[in-house]
Amino acid sequence: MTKKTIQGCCSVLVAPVEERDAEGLCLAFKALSDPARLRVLSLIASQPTGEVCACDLVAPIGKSQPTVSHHLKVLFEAGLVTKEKRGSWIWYRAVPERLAELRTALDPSPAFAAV
Amino acid sequence: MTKKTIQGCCSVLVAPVEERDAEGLCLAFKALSDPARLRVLSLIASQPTGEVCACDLVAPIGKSQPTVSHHLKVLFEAGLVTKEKRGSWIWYRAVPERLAELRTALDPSPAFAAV
DNA sequence: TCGGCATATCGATGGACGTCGATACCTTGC
DNA sequence: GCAAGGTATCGACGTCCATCGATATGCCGA
Repeated sequence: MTKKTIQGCCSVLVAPVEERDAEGLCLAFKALSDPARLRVLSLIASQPTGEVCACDLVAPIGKSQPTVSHHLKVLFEAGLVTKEKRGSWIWYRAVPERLAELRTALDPSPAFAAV
Repeated sequence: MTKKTIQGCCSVLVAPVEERDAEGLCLAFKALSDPARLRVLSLIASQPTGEVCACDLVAPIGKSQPTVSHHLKVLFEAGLVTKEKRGSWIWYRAVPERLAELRTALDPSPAFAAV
């Protein structure tokens, strides 16, 4: 009655790197798993100049300043944005390389097997 | 002292579609925001046959059967996998189109502005 | 029809997370 | 030095979530 005798059970291939890498990827995906944060990143990445001052994010997002600051911190710690202090203001930029990493991880072609 | 007089303040472009689409994308990213779930998806997608029986996922993931079942449900509801019942077993497959959607959303080229 | 296996659901629990007001820190202009 | 504004941190609160054991449902073979 076992499936093996009927279907020829699949030998689930467990990639050994999996467990460690999954943690790192999850940190990034977790950063994208909140609507407000996704919009923050979108606002930053869609700028013609490539950068946004933190103070200009509060109004469009519609959350309090501490909340936006918190989300920016999460994005920063996930490696999705960089910040640069200029005067009183802090400018945020998206990190294309990190985004490319995530896209690669979501590629169903052979590369995904290595996730 | 305002930034506008010094830097020429950025006019943060708010995409109107943003809020609605962010919710849909977040559902998928949230599904990927757990290490166990990421590994489940990886195991499914990396199969040569393209499909995996649910029963073969419990052992590699190292979580209880109800937990794995829960994770599969989340992935299914996020549109990342499909399931097909054959006899007593349920076979899961990845959904390449949905993965492609996410890759597109993470593209820093113009497309990302529409997220 | 019955026993066994695969899968899903339920209920409970401990921990993580989003949110905000209050507040502290730092920089700038006066 | 002082006042004002931008930003981060803190503490608290309510909610969501991952996890598991127990249990229900469904399918198959005997």
